Amino acid sequence: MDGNKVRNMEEFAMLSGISRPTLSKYFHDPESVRASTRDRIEKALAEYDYRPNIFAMNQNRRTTNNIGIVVPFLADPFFAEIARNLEKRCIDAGYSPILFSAHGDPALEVNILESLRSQKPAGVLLAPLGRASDRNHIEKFAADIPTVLFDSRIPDMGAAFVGMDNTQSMRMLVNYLCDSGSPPNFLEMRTAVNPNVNRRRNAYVSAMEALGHTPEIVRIDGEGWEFEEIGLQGGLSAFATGRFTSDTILCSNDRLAIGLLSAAYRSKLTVGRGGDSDLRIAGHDDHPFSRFTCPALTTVSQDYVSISEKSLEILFKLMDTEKRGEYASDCLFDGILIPRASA
Amino acid sequence: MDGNKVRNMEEFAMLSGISRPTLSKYFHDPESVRASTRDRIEKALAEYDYRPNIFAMNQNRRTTNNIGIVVPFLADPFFAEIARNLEKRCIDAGYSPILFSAHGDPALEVNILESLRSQKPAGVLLAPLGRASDRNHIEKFAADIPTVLFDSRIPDMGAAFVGMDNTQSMRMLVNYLCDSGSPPNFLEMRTAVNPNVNRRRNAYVSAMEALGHTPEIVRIDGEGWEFEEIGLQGGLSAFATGRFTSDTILCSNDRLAIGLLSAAYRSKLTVGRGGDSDLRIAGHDDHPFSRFTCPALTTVSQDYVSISEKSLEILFKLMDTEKRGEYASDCLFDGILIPRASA
DNA sequence: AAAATAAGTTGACGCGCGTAAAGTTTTTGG
DNA sequence: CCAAAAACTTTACGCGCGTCAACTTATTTT
Repeated sequence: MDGNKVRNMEEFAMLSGISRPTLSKYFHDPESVRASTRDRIEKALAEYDYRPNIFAMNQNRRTTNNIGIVVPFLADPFFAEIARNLEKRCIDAGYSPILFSAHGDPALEVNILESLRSQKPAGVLLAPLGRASDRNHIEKFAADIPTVLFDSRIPDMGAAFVGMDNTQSMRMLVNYLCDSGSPPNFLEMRTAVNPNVNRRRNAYVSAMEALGHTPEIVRIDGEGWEFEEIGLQGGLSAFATGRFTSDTILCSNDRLAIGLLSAAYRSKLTVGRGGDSDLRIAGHDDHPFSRFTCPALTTVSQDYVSISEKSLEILFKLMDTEKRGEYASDCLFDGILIPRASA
Repeated sequence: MDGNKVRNMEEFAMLSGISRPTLSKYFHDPESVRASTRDRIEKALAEYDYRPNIFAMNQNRRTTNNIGIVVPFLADPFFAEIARNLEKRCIDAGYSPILFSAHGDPALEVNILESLRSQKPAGVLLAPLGRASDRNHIEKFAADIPTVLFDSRIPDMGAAFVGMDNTQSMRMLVNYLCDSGSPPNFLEMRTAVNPNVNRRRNAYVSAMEALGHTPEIVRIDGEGWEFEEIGLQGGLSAFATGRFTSDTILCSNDRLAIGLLSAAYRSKLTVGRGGDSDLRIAGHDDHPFSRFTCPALTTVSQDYVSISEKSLEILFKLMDTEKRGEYASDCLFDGILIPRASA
C-alpha cells in the first residue's frame, strides 16, 4: 500500500470507485457483494491504507462481532489452556474474542460482566467463579446476552452449560484406585470454591459406598485460588498429624494434588503405584503440568477440545436463535482416566 | 435504580436536570465538575439506569482509556501472573486493560497489534514473542502508540524496555552453583525463542570463564513453547546418551528445568543439593510452580511486582508526554537468588 | 457589594458509519 | 435476446456523543 492514510469510508469510496453503502456491506460481510466488486475493493484496499473505524461501526449495530471469554482465574494453566482453545475457535469463526479473568474476585467478575454489557458482544463464554459468583447478576446477564456457562455449573440457572460429568469421572477414579490398591481418602479444601467440588465429593462418597468401603474425607484449611500452596501446607500438617487413614489419596483437583505431592516429598514419603512406595496420589482435571510432576500424576482428563468445541457450538446456536432456553440443558462430557506413575 | 433504562445522554440530561455538555465532562472526568453538580449527577445515576455508549464516546476521541496488554504465551503461568499484575494496576489507575496472547504465533502477534491499532488504546504493554516477532512491525507500532516492551528485549529497537538483567542473574546463579558444588552445564533449546536465552547463555559462558571453568552447553531439540515437554524429552535422551559432563545442570528457564526434573525422575536419578543425590538442577525465572516441584527448584526470581510497576510507570509517562524516545533506555532489574532443595 | 472568575446552559455542528428508499446498471435464465 | 432478478449507486437521515461559541448563573475575590 502507498501508506496513503484514508480518513473514512467516504474518501475510500471516492478512491476506489465503489459506493459507500456497498463498501459498508463488504466490510460487514465480504461474501455479500459480487465477486467482481469484491476484487475491485480488495485491490483498492491493497493500494490504500484504510480500515473502518470500529467505534463508528459498532455504534449503530445492536451487537458487535466480539465474543467475551471470562474465566475465574487465568493464572491457572487449566483456564489459560481452555481460553486459548476458545480464542482460536472464535477467530477461526470470524469473531474477535476478548479475554477476561476475574482473578478469583467476585466483585471483579461483576465488573467484567458490566463492562462486557456495554461492549455489546455477540455472545459470552463464561466460566463462573462458582460459589462466590453473584448468581442473580449472572442470570440477568445470561438473559440479555447469549451466554454459555462452562466448567462450573451454577445450580438452578436457566442458562446453557457445558462441562464434565464429575460423577462419572470420580466413580471411575475411585473404582480404578480401589481395584489397584487400597480405597482412597478424599482430600479437599474446607471452603469449596465451586459446585464441582461438592459434586466430586458426593460422587466419591457414593462410589466408595457402592464398593462397600467407608468414605473418608480430609478437609484442609485455606481460602482463595492458590491451590498448590494450600495443598502443600495442608498436606504437610496432615502428614505430620496422621490425618490420612489410607495410603491412597484422591484430591479434588490436580492443583491440590500437585501441592500434596510436594508435601509428600518434603515429608520424605515416596509416591507411586509400585509396592515399595508409601503413598498413592491422584488428582482430577489433567492439568497441563500433571504430566511433569514427580511422579507424573494419575488423573482424569477434562477434554479441553470437546468442551471448547461444544461450548462454541451451543453459543453460535444461541446467537442465531431468538428462542433461548432451548439449549438450557446441561451438556456433560465423560472424563478419561489418565493413569500415570503416581497411583 | 428504578431500572428505567435511559437511552442516551440527552434523555439523561432531561431527567437529571443537568445539561448534556456538563454530563459529558463528568463522564470524562468526574473531578472536572463542581462537587454540588457531581452530587446531583450521581444521585440521578443511582436513580436511573444510564451508562454512556462507549462506542459513541470513543468515536470522537483520539485515544480511549484502554491499555493493551500483549503476552507471547498465556498458557505459561509466568505470563499469566505478570498479566494479572499489570491488569490490576491498570484498573487501579482508572484504565481498562485488554489482554491478548499471541499463543506463540508471530502472525497472531501481528494481527493483535493491528486490531489494537484500531482500538486506539492509550498505551500498550507488549512482551514480544522475541526472535519470531516481526521487528519492523513492532517498531512502527511503538512509534505510533505509546508502548512499553517488557520481558523480552528486541535488539536495536528505540522503544522503552523493562526487564531483568540476565547477565547479572546468570552470573549469580553460576557463582552460587560453583560455590556449592561442581560447575554446571547449561541446558537450552537448540532454537532460542527469544533474545533472553542468548543473553543468558553468554552470561553463563563468561561467568564460568571468570571462575576458570570450562563452559559446557547442552542443546536439545524442540520447537515452540511447550518447554516442559521439550525439557522432558531432551532430558531423557541426554541422560540416556550421557551428554552431561557435570552433575549440575543450569537450565535456561524454569519450564525447561521442570521438564528436566521429570526426566531425571523417570531416569531414576535423584535430584538435590544433599551429597547423596545424583544431580543438581537449577532454573531461571521463579516460575509460579517452581516452589512445588519435587524437589523444589532453585532459581532466580524475576520480580513480577517491580517489573509490572515500572512498566506502567514508564507507560504513563509515555502517554503523558509527546517527547517519546526520552524513555527509550532499558530499565533492568536484578534477579534475586532463590535457593531451594534442587541445587 | 461590586467585580472577576469559574462553572453551567443552550444551541449547533461534526464524527464515521448503518441503513433505508428510489433509481440505475449488470447479471441471470428461459 | 429480452424480461426478471440481483447488485450497485445516489441521496439522505440517524446514531450517541465530543466539543465549540455565546450566553447566563453561581462562586470567589478584594
